[in-house]
Amino acid sequence: MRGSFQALRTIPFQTSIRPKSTKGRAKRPKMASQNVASADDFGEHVESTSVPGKQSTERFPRSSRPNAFTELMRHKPTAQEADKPTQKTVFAGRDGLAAYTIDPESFPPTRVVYHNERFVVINDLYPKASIHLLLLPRDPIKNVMRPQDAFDDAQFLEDCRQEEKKVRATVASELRRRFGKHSASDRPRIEAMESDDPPDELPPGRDWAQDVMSGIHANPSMSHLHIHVLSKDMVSEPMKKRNHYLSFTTDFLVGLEHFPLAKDDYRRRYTHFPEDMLCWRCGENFGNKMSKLKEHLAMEKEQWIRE
Amino acid sequence: MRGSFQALRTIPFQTSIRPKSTKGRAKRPKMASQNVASADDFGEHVESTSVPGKQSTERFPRSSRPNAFTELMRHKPTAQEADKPTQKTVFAGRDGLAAYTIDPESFPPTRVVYHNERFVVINDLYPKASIHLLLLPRDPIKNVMRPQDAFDDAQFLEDCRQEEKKVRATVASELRRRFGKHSASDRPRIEAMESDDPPDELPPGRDWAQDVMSGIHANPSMSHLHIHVLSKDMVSEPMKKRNHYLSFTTDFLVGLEHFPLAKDDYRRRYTHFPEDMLCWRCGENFGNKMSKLKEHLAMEKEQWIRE
DNA sequence: TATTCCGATAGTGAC
DNA sequence: GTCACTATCGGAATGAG
Repeated sequence: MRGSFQALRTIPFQTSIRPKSTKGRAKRPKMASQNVASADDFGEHVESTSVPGKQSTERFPRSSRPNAFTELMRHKPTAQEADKPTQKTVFAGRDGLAAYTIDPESFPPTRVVYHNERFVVINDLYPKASIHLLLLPRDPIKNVMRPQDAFDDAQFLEDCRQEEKKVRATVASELRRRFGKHSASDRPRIEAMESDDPPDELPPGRDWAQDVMSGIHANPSMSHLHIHVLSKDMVSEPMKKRNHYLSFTTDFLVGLEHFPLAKDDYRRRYTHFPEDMLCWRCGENFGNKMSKLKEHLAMEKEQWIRE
Repeated sequence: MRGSFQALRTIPFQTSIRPKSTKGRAKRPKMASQNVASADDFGEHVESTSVPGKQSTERFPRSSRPNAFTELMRHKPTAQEADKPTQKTVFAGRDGLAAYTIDPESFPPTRVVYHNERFVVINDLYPKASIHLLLLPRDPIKNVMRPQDAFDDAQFLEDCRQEEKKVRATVASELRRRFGKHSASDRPRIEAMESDDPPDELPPGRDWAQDVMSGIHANPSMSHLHIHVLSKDMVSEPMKKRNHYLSFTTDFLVGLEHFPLAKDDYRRRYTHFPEDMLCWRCGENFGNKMSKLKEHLAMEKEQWIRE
């Protein structure tokens, strides 16, 4: 299982016109940069919001506006490949996560990032950040408990923590893959990797793990237990509503390190969001002005990437 | 002036394929009923919302859905004739009524119903009922006063009352013209008029004057004094918002008989609408459900006409 | 705090 | 309550035989 996970983590950017995988630290062919530029250039806002699965194909969200060149270069997804809501997921309402835990194989690799006996990891159907994965425990008992109750079980909690570590590493790795070449602190590593004579030991580069958040929502709407693992930029097309933003930027998001919660911890019964929306990066108060906040977050994302 | 007004009142249904006017009680030719059926049939929802002016041409609001026959029969308005907002009116904001009082001749006859030295009567640009006229005093001093203050002047008030009587009669006459043939109580009169041997004295028919409302808004938004004169059905496409409805169905609408107001009358400083919306005809409470109310009002209009 | 659809609510800008 | 535009806010349904 760990071997499979490792392989996954190192799967580079994929399109149908690239080999399906390259090995761990292998030097990328220079021509790969063309593909990278066509789809990963955040300046063009065309990066995919999903982490590639084992046989994934690249896709673009509807909000993408590829220019003429990228339009020519990119692989047009077929209806089957398209990573859209399906009858099984969207129309199942609050039980929409059940199908993943029961039959992960029935979903396209763009949706299910990986799965093992105890967990399924998927790309959130409505990502609220550039990268947004869900870690779904498959245990059908724990599955339908409120997370605050399920995590009273020490063993289950520990299992989730272990798996969450892997998912966090996946997100960090994906951040580097997508944005590393725009990051000042990642540049030494990138340049070493792409040099004609790469060193045996790469420079560490940027610690993207610091830009990963995770935890459960104190009052989830979906009935199956899901652990959010996402980048902290909060920029995505489906990020539309006040509660979307606040659910990841307040203590409504409860990290696994807080569990088990005390019996009287208020996060066992969180009710609503009285708070203003504050930019996660600069702290500016946007009150309830979602449109203004979204513009601002897009700007902050660029700055954040360039760090 | 009175002669001109009388002529106006008796101008029958008009299209470009009919003579511009017929005299007072003159017997209508039978073929006129074809025109009446084509444009006045409320069952087809094709009546114009505007009262014809002296040289008016018939028009249809965008919401009209004429059937194939009426489509063939009717005169298609040109862009110039079209009774749409103009730069002069709409873009003048709160002063949009000024232009009518200053230069009524510059407007098409579909807009200005009539004018004399002291008053201009127009079709409301956004009618809130099947028929909705505005009586505009031209006096440039009184003009820009709040109506509650302007009507403290007894002579001005009396002048407005006299003119309002005429406008109310115009609206009543227009109601008969449009809806009389669908009205049970108006039928004896209609049948007498259309008979081969009409009596010298027509039966009185329905008293449409009872279906006319008028008055000023206690807190008008438009800066020029305007007296609303309208049918009580409250059915129109521009009737969209809660305040539209409540402004005509509560004591926010103040009839001229109430003036001059006592110095401390609350209607001198009306603030807001705390009220639910009640159907003017059956009293049903629609709370703040505007869509539901609109559906209901359309049904009530049909019943009301058939009375 | 699943989304989507519809509709009600609120602020602004027009000149 | 001038409208029109944008956006925010608020409830209800969401599947299927």
